[in-house]
Amino acid sequence: MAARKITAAQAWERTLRAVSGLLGEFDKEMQDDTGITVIWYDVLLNLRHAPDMRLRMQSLSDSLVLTRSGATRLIDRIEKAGLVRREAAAEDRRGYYAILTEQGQKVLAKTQKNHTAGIAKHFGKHLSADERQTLHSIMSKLLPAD
Amino acid sequence: MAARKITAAQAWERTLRAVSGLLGEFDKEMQDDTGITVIWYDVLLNLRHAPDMRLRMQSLSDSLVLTRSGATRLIDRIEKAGLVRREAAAEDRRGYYAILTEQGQKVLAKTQKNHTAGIAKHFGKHLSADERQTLHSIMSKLLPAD
DNA sequence: ACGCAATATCTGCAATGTCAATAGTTGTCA
DNA sequence: TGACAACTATTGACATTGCAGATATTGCGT
Repeated sequence: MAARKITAAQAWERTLRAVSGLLGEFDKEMQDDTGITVIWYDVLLNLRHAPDMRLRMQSLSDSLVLTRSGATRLIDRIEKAGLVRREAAAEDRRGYYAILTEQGQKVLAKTQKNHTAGIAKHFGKHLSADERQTLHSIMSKLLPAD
Repeated sequence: MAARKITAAQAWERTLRAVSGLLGEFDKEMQDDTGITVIWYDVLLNLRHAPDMRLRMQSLSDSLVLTRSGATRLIDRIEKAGLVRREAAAEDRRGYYAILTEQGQKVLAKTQKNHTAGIAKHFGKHLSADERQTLHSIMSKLLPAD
């Protein structure tokens, strides 16, 4: 371990390349497996963890790092595929909920299983338990708003 | 530091969110500062480091982090902005070089200065020298092809 | 030299995302 | 109450990216 001094810019660049590469890998595998993208997966997962498996468009777009209009169109497509459905908010008639459907839950379950295996293979496998821990801790510090 | 057991999936998810958030932040700042995106910056930086500040379209699109294809049109736009120019390859008439222009060098220099400061502020500042080192080492292991 | 597969780049089309403007709803404050 | 600002979600116009196919060039094998 030579460990020459690494600048912040170097560490960031390497991080960006590695994450970008992995993400592309995961996205490809997921599309081959179940036909959905990582973004769809993220939507379904967010809904799965929400109370009643439903979220306002607003919160959804926030947690997805998408603009509101982007979220509208994304949900349009996922709805057309039958994995979520919309429902008007009873307490605020301006708003809508996106709700995970039965089929969405099924697709999510299968995808999640495959994806977890993919993460183990391309990511977890290369790290010791200690490194995994450290990485999680570092990234927690870097989260924009927490 | 409670340090409960962290699964690979949890570490990956947190990494993805942190990196995605930071990238968005950097992109926004860069556009406000000098009007170019992180992708353009990546192009200019790659050219800057190449011999004679020129690269074949092929190698350029390979080394880009974010988009592997669409290089043709990306270079179209950057060329229109005057930051690079194309030149037919003398030794292989199928090919073209993208070459960094004077103006491109100027824009890059200014952007790089700002961006390095941004990295220090949003990224480096939150990490100890040790953590920076560790992160670099971890990410090196995760690079797809090295 | 000739034929043909491989290579380098570009273009058409569809998919996806952003920004600005729109429509409908809510809440506040005089 | 009634006017108006603020908020939620969608839509239209436009930019960017990916994939498949087109075009031009190279070079290998015979």
